Amino acid sequence: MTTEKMASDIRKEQIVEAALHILSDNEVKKLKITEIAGHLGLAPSALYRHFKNRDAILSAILEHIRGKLYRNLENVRQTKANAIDRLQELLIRHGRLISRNQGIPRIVFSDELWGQEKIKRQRMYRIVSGYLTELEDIIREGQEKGEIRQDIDAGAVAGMFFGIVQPAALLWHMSEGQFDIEDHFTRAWPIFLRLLTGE
Amino acid sequence: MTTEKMASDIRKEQIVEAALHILSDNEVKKLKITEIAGHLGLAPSALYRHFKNRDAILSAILEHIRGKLYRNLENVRQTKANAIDRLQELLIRHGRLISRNQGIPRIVFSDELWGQEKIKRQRMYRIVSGYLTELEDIIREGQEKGEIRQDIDAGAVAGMFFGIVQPAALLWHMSEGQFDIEDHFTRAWPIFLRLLTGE
DNA sequence: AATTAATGTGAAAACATATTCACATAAGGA
DNA sequence: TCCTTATGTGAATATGTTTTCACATTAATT
Repeated sequence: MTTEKMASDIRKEQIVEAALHILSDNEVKKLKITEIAGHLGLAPSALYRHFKNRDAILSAILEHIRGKLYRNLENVRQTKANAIDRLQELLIRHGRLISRNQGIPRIVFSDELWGQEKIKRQRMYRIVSGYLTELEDIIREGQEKGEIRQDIDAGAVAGMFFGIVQPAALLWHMSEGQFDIEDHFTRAWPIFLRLLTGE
Repeated sequence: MTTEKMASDIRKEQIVEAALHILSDNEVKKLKITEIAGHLGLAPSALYRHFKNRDAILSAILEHIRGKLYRNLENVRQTKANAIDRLQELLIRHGRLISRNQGIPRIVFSDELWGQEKIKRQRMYRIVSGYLTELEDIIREGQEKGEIRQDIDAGAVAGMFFGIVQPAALLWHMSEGQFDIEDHFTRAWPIFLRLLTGE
């Protein structure tokens, strides 16, 4: 009983991972049931044993990504003590996450996900704005401890941090890896740092 | 002879504008020939008198947007003398442009455009990176004149400027206008300014 | 070993959209 | 006015993808 449910969950996970893998090289529009099934050596119809429809698969992918992002955040909170280190570590991890898995920015910023239905768009918005709030908390905490200058708007700073990551992800995609994301982060970090500490 | 060609150009323009209008409320995937034609009171097949296919329409939209962006840049160069004012004005104009026309960020950041064919993606990348280069020039010019501190990387700063605009556009979309883009810019600007001048 | 539930299959149906084509009409130039 | 060309139409046609369904197989449970 538990085993079956487990097995089914594994299949679900496999489907999500196959989909994410396909998204590394293809746009969301090209994420076809047939292709996902093909990757797993299944017939297209088999996927309908695990998901109601294509949409449900997209939702599951979203959930999968949300998990990764938040786990990252949690890890950083635990391994690094002060705000500056946390932010830097987060930037590094983001760089890695995106480099390793192009599908993530592709789906997070895809208008197919946040463009269509209100429900999905709202969920998407909640994930992103929730993430921003977490960043804001880290920054505010740092301000309280005196690690970060107090005369700047924590929300705006969180936005700017996000602004280092997102355009980089986009340019990296567009340029097909030509744009050096790690280098961009390396150059952007000292500037951002100066902003945080005020020299 | 000239008149006919003119008339045809007007139709083309109308088609592009109708498409852009549809994109204000819909994702790129939903930009259907039938809908565009409907907006103009035409039969779908009529569009094929003006464009080879759907792709050609998307390309024309891209060109249209590129024109707007660069005209903006040109205007700012002419109306404002120093780098700081130019950047601030650019930010304001961006806010307006995006607020007025949701279709623009939607298409610029759509993976249907930069995800599919190499040619289109490359064109897209050239537009964006060309724009970044222009920003960089403005910044470098300001550095030479001593308006902007010289110990920061102009490219990275241009990236950060872009990073104020892009995520804001995204969040604004996702939140369906709930996210206050003008306010975001207002709060982000002083921080960015401090970065440029070093207090 | 028999039963049941889960999982998978192939073919067909449903759906959605782009595109073509033969024909119609209108407008401008000779 | 006649001729030519641009523009538009409606009805196919082409294309591509999701989803359903009756039936098969496998694995777990009794």
